[in-house]
Amino acid sequence: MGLRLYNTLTRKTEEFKPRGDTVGIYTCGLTVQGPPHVGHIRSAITRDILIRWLEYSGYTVKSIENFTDIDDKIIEKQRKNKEDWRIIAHRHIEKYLRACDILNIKRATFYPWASQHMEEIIVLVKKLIDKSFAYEKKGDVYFRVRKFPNYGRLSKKSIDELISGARIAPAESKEDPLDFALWKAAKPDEPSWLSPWGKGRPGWHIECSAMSMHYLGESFDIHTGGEDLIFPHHENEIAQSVAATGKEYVRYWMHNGWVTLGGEKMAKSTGHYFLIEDVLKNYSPNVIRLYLLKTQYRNQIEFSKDRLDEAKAAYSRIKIYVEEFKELPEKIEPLMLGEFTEAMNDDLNTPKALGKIYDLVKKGHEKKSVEIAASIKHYLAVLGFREEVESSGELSYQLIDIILHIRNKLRNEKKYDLADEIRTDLENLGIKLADTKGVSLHRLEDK
RNA sequence: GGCGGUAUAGCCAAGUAGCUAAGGCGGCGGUCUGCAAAAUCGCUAUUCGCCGGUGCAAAUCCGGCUGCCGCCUCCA
Repeated sequence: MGLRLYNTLTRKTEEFKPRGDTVGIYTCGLTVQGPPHVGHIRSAITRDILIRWLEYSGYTVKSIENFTDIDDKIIEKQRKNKEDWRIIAHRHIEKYLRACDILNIKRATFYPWASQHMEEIIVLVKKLIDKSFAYEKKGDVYFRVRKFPNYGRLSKKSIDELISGARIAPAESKEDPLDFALWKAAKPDEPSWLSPWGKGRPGWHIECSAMSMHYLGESFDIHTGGEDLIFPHHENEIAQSVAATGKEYVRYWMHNGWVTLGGEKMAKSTGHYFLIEDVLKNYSPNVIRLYLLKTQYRNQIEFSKDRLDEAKAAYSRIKIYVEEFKELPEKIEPLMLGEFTEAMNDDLNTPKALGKIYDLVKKGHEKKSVEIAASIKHYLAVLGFREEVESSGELSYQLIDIILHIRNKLRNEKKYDLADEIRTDLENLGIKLADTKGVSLHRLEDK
């Protein structure tokens, strides 16, 4: 049997059948008003494992992960910090991508930003108005939830429940309290874009429909994200998209569980979280990966030092065994392939797959075998573990930080000769820089 | 209140009807070692939140109860 995935839409594990030759995957990435925490990384690792497994299984994948760089929260932050929203967004995107690189999380095919897709967003809103799924009031545009027949299908909510549960005072200009904003008129001093409804900016949700359809087409295969996005974000995304196109939007919806702290969900809105950059100071990328993969992606994971330490001990047992072998053949027929594959095909059951690796470690101790060691190494690579440079993750993170900091000072002082020299030197090491005002994005190239 | 998820050893975590309930961490004992550490070998759940039911057979299905978590508001 091939890959089976749990689909939130049907609440069942279903056989995966792609629409075409290329599997299209869209991941709801960050709203970048804050730095990435461990919960964000869990989502990223889930996406990473999905893509790695699809590619290992022979599929071609096109993956999109968005950044929502304009929303209420980031505007609030701009006001509070007196810092341009673009700089805030840039900084957090850079931190996120840097952490992903260090953690060996595969890059998506594209990382679109909401602010750079205003045209697509406006066209989509216009289309919804034309089809009378949306209406304009005083520069705001709202989606008519009641007009969309299957509203609530993903989150298993009925419209009546939503009304009784509604806790916020509805905006006065809405026809119905359930309607949600597609476009918001700009208040004074807010970032805004010109639209047929005056100056304004997109509401949350619409950017994902616009960008996913722009890059992947009106219908695509898999949409991933954290469980907390099921409602309202993904519910609204479906409503907008299907209303606009009349077609099926996404076939498989995958949602990962929380990372918890003291049993409660880690979330940036409550200040209840650990930043990934801080975790990387104490634990290597491989240990963090093992910690996350020890639990199946749909279950919640408690974040604690004990759990990380446990993962560290568990990881070193595998590592120590494989390191006994100096030279291992790259091309092999891995042992226990059937069992490993079956575990992964079962909705990416990484805990079970890891169990198979430990079975191999044990067998390897009974009988020293190049085949066994090479098989273990093979599976580690499939699961995205970095080929050592172990424990240097934290150090290189900090070193790059220092180098970029100094280099940006040089750039500010217009000492471009030296800054360029550093850029060339870093590039030779496989670290590519992309300079923008105030910050430098960088990425690690595979060596 | 409505909806959804979850409950397996000291801790973490697979297993959704049928061989002895994976695997990891920890603990205990042995091997190795000048000692220690590391490594390694062995042991570590007659039992799967509670109560009842259906099966020849249930952790796995059905009904009820309880605990925990989440969503219904921004959230990965």
